[in-house]
Amino acid sequence: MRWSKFFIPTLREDPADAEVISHRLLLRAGIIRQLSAGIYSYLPLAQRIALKVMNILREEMNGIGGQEFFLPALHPAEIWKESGRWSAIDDIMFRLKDRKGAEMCLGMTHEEIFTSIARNEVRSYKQLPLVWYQIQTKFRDEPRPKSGLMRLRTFTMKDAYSFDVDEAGLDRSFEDQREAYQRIFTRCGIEFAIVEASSGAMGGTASNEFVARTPAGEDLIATCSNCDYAANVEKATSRLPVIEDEAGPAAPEEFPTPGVRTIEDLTTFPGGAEASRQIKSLVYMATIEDEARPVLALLRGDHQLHETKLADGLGATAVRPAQAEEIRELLGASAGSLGGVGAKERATAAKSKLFIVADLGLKGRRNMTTGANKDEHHLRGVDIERDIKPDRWTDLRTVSAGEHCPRCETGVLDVYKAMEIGHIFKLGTKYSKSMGAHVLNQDGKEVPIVMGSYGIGVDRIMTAVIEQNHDADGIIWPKSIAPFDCVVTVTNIKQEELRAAGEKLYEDLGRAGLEVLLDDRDERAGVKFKDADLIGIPYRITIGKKAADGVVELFERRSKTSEDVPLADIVARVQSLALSGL
RNA sequence: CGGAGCGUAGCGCAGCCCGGUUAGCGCACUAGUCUGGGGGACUAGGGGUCGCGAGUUCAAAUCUCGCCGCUCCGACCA
Repeated sequence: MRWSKFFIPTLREDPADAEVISHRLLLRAGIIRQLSAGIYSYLPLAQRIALKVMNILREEMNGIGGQEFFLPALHPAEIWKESGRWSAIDDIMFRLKDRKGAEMCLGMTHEEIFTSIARNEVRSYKQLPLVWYQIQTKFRDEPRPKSGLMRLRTFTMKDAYSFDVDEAGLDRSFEDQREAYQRIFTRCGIEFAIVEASSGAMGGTASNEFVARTPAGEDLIATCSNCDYAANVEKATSRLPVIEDEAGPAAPEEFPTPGVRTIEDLTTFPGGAEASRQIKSLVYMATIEDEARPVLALLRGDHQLHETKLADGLGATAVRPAQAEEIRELLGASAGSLGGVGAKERATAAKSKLFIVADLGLKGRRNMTTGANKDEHHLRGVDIERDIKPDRWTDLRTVSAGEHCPRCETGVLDVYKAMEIGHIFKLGTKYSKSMGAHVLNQDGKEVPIVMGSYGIGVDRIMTAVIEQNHDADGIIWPKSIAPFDCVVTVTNIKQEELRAAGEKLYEDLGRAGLEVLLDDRDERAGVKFKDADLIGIPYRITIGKKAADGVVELFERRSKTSEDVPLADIVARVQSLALSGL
């Protein structure tokens, strides 16, 4: 490819709207352009990179027996109603109507479509296991698209689905995918971690999230300094020092606390209690099976609730903090004076049914202080199991850096930012049951197909690679997904002998099977060097002053080192380099 | 959805408060001359519905109202 004819609109200055590094470099290097919030056009460089990524995805999916499909992006509502997700998913789905008024949507994922194919065509366990996948555009009406290709409204995803006759089969399929994912991210030059994560509204029994560490990431990951424990904070736990409370009174004692609104207030109030001896009481409205239910969540005073944990712990599709009026109606007090003692009875009196869920960190605690459900009054001497009797104990707390690892003896947790690049789920029979996808097993019995679902964002791979592979001068593409293997830079295109040498080398490299960009623009050498660094081609071969002596310069983008190489050797040299390492 | 900011040439910005010639600067672009190894110099040019719509005014990029779009923080994020 000749640079003079290839569309690479590089930018000298940083675009004002781009904050994160990958976004800035994608724009400056002429790789993408924005069409609308969360919607980007792929320019020729982007397309070359994306195709390389997709090739790796295909090789690894095919390598574990995957078969590539291409499914519609436009779906009828019916199929989403069958799985129950038409109503379970809210505004994030793009919905539309056709000319007849029939409801449709743009696919945000394809469980339903693949399941319906399996349901119609697969009859016997003998046809299983199956691994079906596709690389497709997905649509999600994100409430807040951001950071270039990191959070998009239309994006490209490789989504794979496994179909097995039983759980053991699913375990094998899941492990195959897990290993394939590790190979994929390694080949793409991404430093990643596999973490435990919430399955969210996806449903299912287990999931692993693949994340790439970057300050621009939106997820928080907790890892152990000692063992291999790693989890998204929406799932992470830690080991707390055991607290032995001294015995309290036989029953809670109410006391007035004028002016006390917060946990903090009560720590300094005379007769109050330190935060770790208080019970934090939060009222939430949870959507459980399409029904809004009030929930009282209890945590230790110095602990932070994690809303995803609350939703997961309740089996809710959504949770939101209750509003002040809702709280008063339910418990007869304002948020600063709430507590679990007698809360259910009060709610019942208000013709409502309150569910109480308590964080495991409160288990066995007694002689605690909490609100009295009476403005500016609190209770001391509360024994949680005796006086509150929560409906459920579960993990609700957000872990913090420095806490002890839940898995090993000596480890301490570190918390860092990362972006999600892939997610694999054991779906089980959620979709096969709701949509009636069954096979006959070996005993001639009809059983629901056991499914898994496995996604990788192509755009996010590009983003993560740039986040992790760049310097002050631009992108440093790993060889595996670089848009070109090398660039031949002719320092002065007006010097006929240099131009001729460049043309010849360009052809020789191409014949050797390399993807070459020939910088034949009538620009000064400095401009060409800056552009080559910016777009991040792994190798640059400069044809300049020494060409008359049969010598060219070989520059490696990643190390920024260069060496003189005889023109006669350069093709073989670049060929061997391009095939080795990252 | 809550909060903040921005919208003037392809990109980055000034002008707006305090309304008043022909709306300016840098980069990029076109032509020419010189130059030619880390974003070169000079000369001459082209390019603008000042986001859109109403209003106030003799007069609006500038003031007022409404709308739209984009960015950031938070909520949210199959």
